Amino acid sequence: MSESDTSRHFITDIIDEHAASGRFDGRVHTRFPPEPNGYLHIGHAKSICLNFSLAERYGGLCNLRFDDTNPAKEEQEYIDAITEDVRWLGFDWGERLYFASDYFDQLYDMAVELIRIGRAYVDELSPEQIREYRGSLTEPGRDSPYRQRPVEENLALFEKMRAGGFKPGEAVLRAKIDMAQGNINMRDPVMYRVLDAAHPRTGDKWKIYPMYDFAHGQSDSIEGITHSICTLEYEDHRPLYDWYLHTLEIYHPQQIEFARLNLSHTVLSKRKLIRLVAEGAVAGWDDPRMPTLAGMRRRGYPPAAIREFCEAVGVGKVKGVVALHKLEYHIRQELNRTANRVMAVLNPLKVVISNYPEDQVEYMEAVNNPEDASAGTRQTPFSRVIYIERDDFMEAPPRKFFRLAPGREVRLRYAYFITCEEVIKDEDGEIVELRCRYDPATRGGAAPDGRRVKATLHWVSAAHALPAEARLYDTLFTEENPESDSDADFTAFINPDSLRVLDPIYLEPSLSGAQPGERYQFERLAYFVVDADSSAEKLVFNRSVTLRDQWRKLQKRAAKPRKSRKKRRPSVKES
RNA sequence: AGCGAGGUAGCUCAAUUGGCAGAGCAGGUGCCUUUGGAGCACAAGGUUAAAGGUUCGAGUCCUUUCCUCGCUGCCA
Repeated sequence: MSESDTSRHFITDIIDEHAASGRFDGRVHTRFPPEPNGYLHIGHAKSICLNFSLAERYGGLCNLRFDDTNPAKEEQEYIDAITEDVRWLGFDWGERLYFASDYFDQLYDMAVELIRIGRAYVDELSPEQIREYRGSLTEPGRDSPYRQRPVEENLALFEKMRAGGFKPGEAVLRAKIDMAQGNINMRDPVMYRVLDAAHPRTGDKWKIYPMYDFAHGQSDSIEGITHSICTLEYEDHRPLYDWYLHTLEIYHPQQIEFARLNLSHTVLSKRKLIRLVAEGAVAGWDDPRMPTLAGMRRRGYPPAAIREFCEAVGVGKVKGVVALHKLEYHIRQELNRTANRVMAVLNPLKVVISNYPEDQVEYMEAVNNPEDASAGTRQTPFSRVIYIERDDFMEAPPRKFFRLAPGREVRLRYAYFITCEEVIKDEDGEIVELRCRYDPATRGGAAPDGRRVKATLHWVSAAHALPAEARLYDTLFTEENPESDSDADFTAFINPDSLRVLDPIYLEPSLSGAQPGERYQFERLAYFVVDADSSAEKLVFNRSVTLRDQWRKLQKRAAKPRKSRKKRRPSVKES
């Protein structure tokens, strides 16, 4: 059992079969083929991890190839962002950065070849007519009147298309397959169309551009790809993928389809993500609430955690929605191992330790990461006036609230035991300050007499506190599946409280000089990352994910009407 | 309706290819600590969509039924 269960799946089965039968001579060569028309998101991460890790596992290679066959939608900005994101995720394509547009000349020659052998023709039907002639899901299509043109005429017309002799929509090159097939992709699919846009890489060299179906398989073939892995919606395209390669009589990779990743509480379609950006629901593609890799990077998610998550989700052919909890579990798992601990107070409550000398400052030794001894320790200042978390005090504590309350003793982490003696309120009755006394014998947090306390609080010395800004993120949508309601637009479920800004929060001074991208655990609260908006004057922190919160669970349960504790009896009829 | 794919625990996936249906997460219960918002342990969770068939034996093979999803761009 050296291999974990999640690392084997139906695709490794297929690869093993190929290895056994000798197809591809035991080679494994995959590719990740993004279209540069948007930013990569967590769904792409699954595909990236799959393709690269499969190659690595079998000692093969994985290419990065841009599917840039539609200049009307594609931009250099996206090419740059995508390469950065794949690299950030932790994968290396070596020298093998390719573009479908690298193959435009070869693709053109292949099209000419299909015309020569009578398997392609130039169609001058209008787009509307082509749709009409295509038939429907239940009715067969009809042959285009241009279908039987002689080879020479097709050759001349296709050359005319290339030379700019047709405007967009006036002519297309079509494969001659079968207008009666149940699979609509086989009803004489368009191979080339006339497009009027400048291409980010080939400029205005071409007036005609190949369709995805006519470019993808041959690109795979040219690169010697063995396993061309794509998502389920391409299942219907596999017969066409195979037809082009077979008819062209060129090297023939195997297309394999798997179920794309869906995540709860978000949307993962490019169209919808573009709307979120365009309509201002988020601040941009890298807004920390976005499921994009750029957003997750800014949110402080470690790439290793995303890789672990993709591995844990597994790969299958069943569509489903993975709970956001699962992603967060892996984020915490990784951050727990790697993030340094630090004390920060988000909602400050002033505490005066009345018996502590006015001008005294002590430096307390604090552990940076209990999970990693090599992270070392630091000194953090303690003095007479400190801030604690407002939530850590209750005047009338309910059962199971173990933190500070009138007359109660708790520990200040790495410092002293304190006992609350007085609650000071303003005219409105709001608590503005606590008076406590400390026990000098408990320095460091342990009582020599062995007496115990039930809670340990984090704190920050008021005189040394570093004010900062915290951005607390919650799910972008209130619904598990914002797309499930066919009546309401998904934007109706945008969470109005997905971003809460706290300013100021107070940090222990060791955080001064923290750099963007650095990740910390604010003890007892959550993991945070330094945002790029930080300046020398003020640090800005994004909350990546909270710690697991059993207290909140208890509260939620207490708030809910009490459910029957009885176990369900399956034998009892409920209808 | 046509073509294609799929239905195993709340969720995501396993089940050595026909041999006692398992794991992670979530949820539950408990333990413990200088994070009582870290950590750990335990238990629970199933008529494998349904029916029939083959077989000593079926999640797996066969038949039928039901349900879900994708496909009618000159998008990818």
